[in-house]
Amino acid sequence: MNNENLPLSVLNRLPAYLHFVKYMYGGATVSSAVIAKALSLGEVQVRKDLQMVSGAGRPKVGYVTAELVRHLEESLAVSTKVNCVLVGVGHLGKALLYNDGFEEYGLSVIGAFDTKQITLHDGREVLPPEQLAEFCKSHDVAIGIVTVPEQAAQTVADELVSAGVMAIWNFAPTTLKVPDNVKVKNENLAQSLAVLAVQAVK
Amino acid sequence: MNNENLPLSVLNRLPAYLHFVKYMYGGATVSSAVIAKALSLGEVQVRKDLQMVSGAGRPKVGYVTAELVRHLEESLAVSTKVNCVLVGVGHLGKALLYNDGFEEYGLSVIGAFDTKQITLHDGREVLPPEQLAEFCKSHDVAIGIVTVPEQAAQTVADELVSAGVMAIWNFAPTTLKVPDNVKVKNENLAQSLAVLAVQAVK
DNA sequence: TAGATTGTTAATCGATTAACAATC
DNA sequence: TAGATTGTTAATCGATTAACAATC
Repeated sequence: MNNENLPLSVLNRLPAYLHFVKYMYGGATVSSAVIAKALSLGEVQVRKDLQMVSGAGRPKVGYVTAELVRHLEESLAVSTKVNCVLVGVGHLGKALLYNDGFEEYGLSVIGAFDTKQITLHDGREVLPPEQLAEFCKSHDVAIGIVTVPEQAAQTVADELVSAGVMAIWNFAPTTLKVPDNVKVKNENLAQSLAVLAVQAVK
Repeated sequence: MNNENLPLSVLNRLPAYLHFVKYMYGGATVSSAVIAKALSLGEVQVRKDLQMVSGAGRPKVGYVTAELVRHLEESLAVSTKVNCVLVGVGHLGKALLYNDGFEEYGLSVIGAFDTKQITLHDGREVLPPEQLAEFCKSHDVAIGIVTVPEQAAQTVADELVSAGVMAIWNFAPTTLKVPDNVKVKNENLAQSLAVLAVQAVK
C-alpha cells in the first residue's frame, strides 16, 4: 500500500509480476504460490512484495487478479506516459527504436537523434543532435537513452542533462558523470554476458 | 586470490574494473581511490573486491597495473574463448550480432539461427533452426542467446539445453524453465526501462 | 620518519527466509 | 470446522561500510 519508496529489489520484480498476472494468467484470483512458481521465485518473497504494493490479498482466496493488476500498474506508474529520446541510431539504437515492448509500461521513445540523418523503416525521421535540447524541452522528455559509442557518451549525457531529462539509460561501456538529481542506469551488454560466461564455464 | 566462488555482487563489478584499468587508465600503478572515483564506487569496496581477485596491492604504491589486469582477466576467464550462438535474428538479434564489444571478454557469437535465412551485412549466413543442435555440439557452444519472440522462447531454450549449452542469455520477456545445471540470465529491456522510469518520475 | 595506501576485523545495513499467527 | 492462504514478526544471511592495524 505504501507506494512511495519501495526498495529497488522489490521494484525490480514488479514488472514481471505485472506481465505474468496481466498477460499470462487467466484466473479471476491468483495466489502467491502460483506467481512464485511461474517466475521461479520464493512464495514468501512474492507475498511480501505484493503486500507492499497491494495489501489486498485474502486468506484462502489469494489476490483478485484485476485488483492486483491495478495496484501493480499504480506502483509502476504505467498510466503516466513517460517520453524518451534515443541518441545514437546504430544497430542497437535501431533495435530499441523498433522494440514494441515499451508501451506495456507506458514508455514511448518519441525522438531519435544521430549525426547521420536517415529515415527509419517505419517512416520516423532521425533528427540531428543540434535539435536535441529543444526537442526535449518542448516534448516533456523524462529519459534519455544513450546508444552512441563510448567516446561520445559523456558529451551526449551532458546535453541530455542540460536539456532537463531526469534519467539516462546508458548502453555505452563507460561511467557517466551527471548531477546527483539525475539517475543513471548502465546497461552494459558485453559485461553482462561476460559475467554469465564466467559462471557458465566455472 | 581465491578465484573460485567469488560472490556475484563482486563478479558483476570486475568487468568495469578491467575495462577501466586496461583501456581508460594510463599509469604503471593504480590506487583503489582512482578506480573508485572513475566508476563512482566506494574505495573500500574497490579495495575489498581487488583483494579477493588479486591480493597484490602494496601500501603507498597501489596495484601494479599490468599485474592487476592479468588477475582481473584470470578471474573473468577472458583467455578462455567462449562460443555463443544466437537464435532469433530480429532487430535486437542483429544488434547483438554486430556488437563488437564481446571480444574484449573472450566471447564470440559464432552462429546465428532464424527461420528466415538471410545473409548479414558482413557476409555471415543465418542458419535454419534445424541445424542448431548439431552446430552447438560440433562447435563447443557454451552459451545460447535467445532473441526470439516470447511465444517461441521456451521451445528455443529447450533446444539449446538439449544441445548442451551451459547458460542461456534470455531477452524474451518470459521466465524460462530449464534444468538446475543450466544458468539463465534474463535481460528484459522493457522492464529495465520501466523501473528506471518509475524512479525518474518519482 | 611520516604519510599514503592496502588489508582486515567489526559494525551496520538491507534483503531474504523461516516460523507462525490471523483469517476467510 | 478444517484447511488454505495471507500477513507479520523474528532469524538468518550476505553485502556494504566504518574503523583501524599493517606496511612500504
